[in-house]
Amino acid sequence: MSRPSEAKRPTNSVERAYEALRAMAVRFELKPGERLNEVEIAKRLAMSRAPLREAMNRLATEGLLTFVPNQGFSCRKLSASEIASLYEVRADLEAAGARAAALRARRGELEELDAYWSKVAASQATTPIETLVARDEEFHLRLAALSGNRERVRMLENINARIHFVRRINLENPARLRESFAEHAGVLVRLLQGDGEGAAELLRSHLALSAEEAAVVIREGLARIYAESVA
Amino acid sequence: MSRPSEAKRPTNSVERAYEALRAMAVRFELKPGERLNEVEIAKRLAMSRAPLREAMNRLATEGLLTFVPNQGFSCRKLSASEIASLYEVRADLEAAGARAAALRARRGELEELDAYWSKVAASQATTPIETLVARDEEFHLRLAALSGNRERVRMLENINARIHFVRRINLENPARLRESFAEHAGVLVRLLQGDGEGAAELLRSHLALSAEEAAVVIREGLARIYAESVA
DNA sequence: GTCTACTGTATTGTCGACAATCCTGACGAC
DNA sequence: GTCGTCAGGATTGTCGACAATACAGTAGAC
Repeated sequence: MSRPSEAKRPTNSVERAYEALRAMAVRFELKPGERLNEVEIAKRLAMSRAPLREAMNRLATEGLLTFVPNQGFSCRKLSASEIASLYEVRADLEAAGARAAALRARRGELEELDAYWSKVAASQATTPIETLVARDEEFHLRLAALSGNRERVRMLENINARIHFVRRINLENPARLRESFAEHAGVLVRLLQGDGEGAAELLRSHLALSAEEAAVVIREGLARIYAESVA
Repeated sequence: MSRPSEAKRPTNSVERAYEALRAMAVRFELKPGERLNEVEIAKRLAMSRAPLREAMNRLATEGLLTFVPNQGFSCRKLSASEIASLYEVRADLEAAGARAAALRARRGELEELDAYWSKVAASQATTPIETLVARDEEFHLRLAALSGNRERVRMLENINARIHFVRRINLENPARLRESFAEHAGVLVRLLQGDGEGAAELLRSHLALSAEEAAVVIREGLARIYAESVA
């Protein structure tokens, strides 16, 4: 299930490498398309190439890295069509999840999520942006979890990892952030009224808006992402 | 995109191991829960453990194997709730895909798929069951591809791999097979009429039926799957 | 007979080395 | 100048070995 807030120290190298690379890939701290040098990274993580490659294989099947035989692994490129596809699928999954949650979730669970979101919204002004993104992701994930479908959550977790950067840029726009947070609250209101259909529709338009913003951002601002390299 | 019918000889060991293990895992030719001995499999595939482990990592993230630190990889267990979750998500994705396909697909593409399915249906009586399952999977995948959303197809491919066995048992029931094939044809009719909503609804009920049958099969017949071991 | 402690074996985790392949840059033909 | 060729170095692909851990089977206490 993997609560977003829980964290455990990975004891084995594969897990360590996985966490480290995943964090970098999610936030695009690697230049898109950049080839990953195995010996260099292995040295930096103080391990040999074997566990590193195992971790890289996992990340590649998750779509966070790309792999070409005899050329190794590289950071995925950011593609507008890929982002659009991911947002579309995400909307399908989340809307269906909301409908299911309206039927299956206990009232207490909905209230818990509502309380969580109120707290996040209240401290919004003083919360750093990266944390806000995490809270946003957690909200959507917890909502999906209320549908009682573990596979849906898994898939959304994967999608989240791949659109994290876009999401961040979205929320950096204060107007959009306010809108977005209000939409979350609106979804919860409908769910608490038992209106799964309404919640689903609102969620869908919420995501459509975000996707549209994302498309603009990507068209205009790819340069920024390519520039933002930590290495 | 990975057309279901195309096949290329993998040159590197990782790919070879991946294909081999995936085929076995998909068809449950490994006993559920069975621990996979790395040295033994490596010997059988005539390679060392390193590329084998890389392949296993990929399969684990796809949900076809499970991994426990210091206990290695094992064949996933068949879980009724997991199957139910997968069918639910699958229905969401395919229904949404059908709606999108009605808007985006060219008429020629729809007719092509229709022709494909007519051919499959015509030779149904003389086609071995395992092939029929493959054709069924291909139909659903091609339909999803008509939505123009590559990620949707990817996710459905993953789901297909994980429910392959259940699907097969479903189609082994001649009555259900006939029904199922007719439902496919019905979906295509609606799509050709431009009725995306109708196609989506029919698809959804088609999958709900299959899921229900699957649930029964799993409840009653887990023994069969556990017995069917090739190793 | 049941439980526990122990020990030898089987299995996984990680490493460093070498082979196979790719990439860069220099050089020369035209 | 452009293109192709060809070293030489860098990088990936795979291997076998060893360390760390888990497991099974035995012996002993009760």
